[in-house]
Amino acid sequence: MNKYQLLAYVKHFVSLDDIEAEQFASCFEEVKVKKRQFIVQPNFTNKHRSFVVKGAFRAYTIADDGQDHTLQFAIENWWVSDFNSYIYQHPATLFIVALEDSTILQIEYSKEQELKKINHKFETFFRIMAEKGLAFEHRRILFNLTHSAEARYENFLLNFPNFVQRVPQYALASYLGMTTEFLSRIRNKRTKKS
Amino acid sequence: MNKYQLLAYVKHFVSLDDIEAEQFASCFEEVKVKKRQFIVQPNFTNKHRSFVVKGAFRAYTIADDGQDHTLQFAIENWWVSDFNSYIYQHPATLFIVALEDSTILQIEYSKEQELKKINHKFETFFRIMAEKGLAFEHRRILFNLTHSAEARYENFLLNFPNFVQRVPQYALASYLGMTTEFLSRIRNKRTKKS
DNA sequence: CTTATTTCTTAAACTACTTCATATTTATTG
DNA sequence: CAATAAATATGAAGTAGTTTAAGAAATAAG
Repeated sequence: MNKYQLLAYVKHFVSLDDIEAEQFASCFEEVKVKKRQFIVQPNFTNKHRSFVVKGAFRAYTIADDGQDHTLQFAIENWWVSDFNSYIYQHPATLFIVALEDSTILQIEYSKEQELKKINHKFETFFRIMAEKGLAFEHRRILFNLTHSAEARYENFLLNFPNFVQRVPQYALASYLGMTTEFLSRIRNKRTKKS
Repeated sequence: MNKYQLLAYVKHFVSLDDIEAEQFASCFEEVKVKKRQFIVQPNFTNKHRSFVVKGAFRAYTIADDGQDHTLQFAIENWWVSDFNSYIYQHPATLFIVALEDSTILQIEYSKEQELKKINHKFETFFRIMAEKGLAFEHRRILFNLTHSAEARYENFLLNFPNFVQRVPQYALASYLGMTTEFLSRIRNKRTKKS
């Protein structure tokens, strides 16, 4: 199993010696996931945190009116989970589905707890992950509160150009808080302009 | 200075002996803040993380069109900061203002880094804070994506009844992503019903 | 306790975005 | 490579929430 990608990522935030690196990596299992396959489903507890080695995922919920709403996308070097389900180990509310044939590295909840216990550095790593995630979501919430549908799309294009090509339009629309029809119009207007 | 409240809070998440507790608490400074006074302002780096001992705060931004949008409220036993400014130590984009005469305990950025370095438990504590915050914002984003203005207000009433009385309506409206006029209508409709 | 300031209310006109319905294009499968 | 399904596009009608404006109520300040 190739864990260099994960370790390269981790070493960007904490420095690990060879023994620590091996210890960390050995807690992960490689899993191949086919397009349209689910790795998390509502009512089942999300037992793993997943690091995307290759591929793309979408985390979403289905509202009472039947429409879906996307909380998160993940491609190479992103983490994905139903975070509320994972950290509290209670039933998930999200679906997480592969948008492409993918490879992920998964760590089980109890193994992560162990890692964090045995080595301060591992604790630091997961602290940094959570802080970056929280800072990201703060920026997202503020941007959503302060901008129109069109501005939200423009901003996404600017910040995540590589996601745009790999994510279906209806999913992106639901991430940005608009209908797929409205996003279609925004895109159409844009291409006519340029 | 009375730090029992902070320590009681911290001990809810990590167990500290007397020495550790003293070490942790000694990094905080008590600050009194008058109503309408700012503890964070745009363009100045947010140098402290603040624990609310008594009082209430509001973190918000002013959009290009001049309207304000609230990211967060904080009352007793909540933390408040411009989190992006604090963790990356770059200029803030938020205003944080006292909604009442308040008392807070502030820790400076560099002291927090030191605490996290010297004792695994302190690292764990801040990791848990970040994780809880991230899980909270995930729930918020999902709820906002999936519910109408009225449902968002009802949900806030249900989850944070104690905030509602202490927060001006225009601020609550801007937190929930609607105008104060519209929230006024929602409230009026509700009181007529019951 | 009077005046000034801030916050909340109400109503009417407006608009950004949704809904619905159907056509078109792109992707998937036997 | 047909045939079927899934995703996107487009127009017309509808609506949730905004905007503007003006008055009423509450709070703060002299």
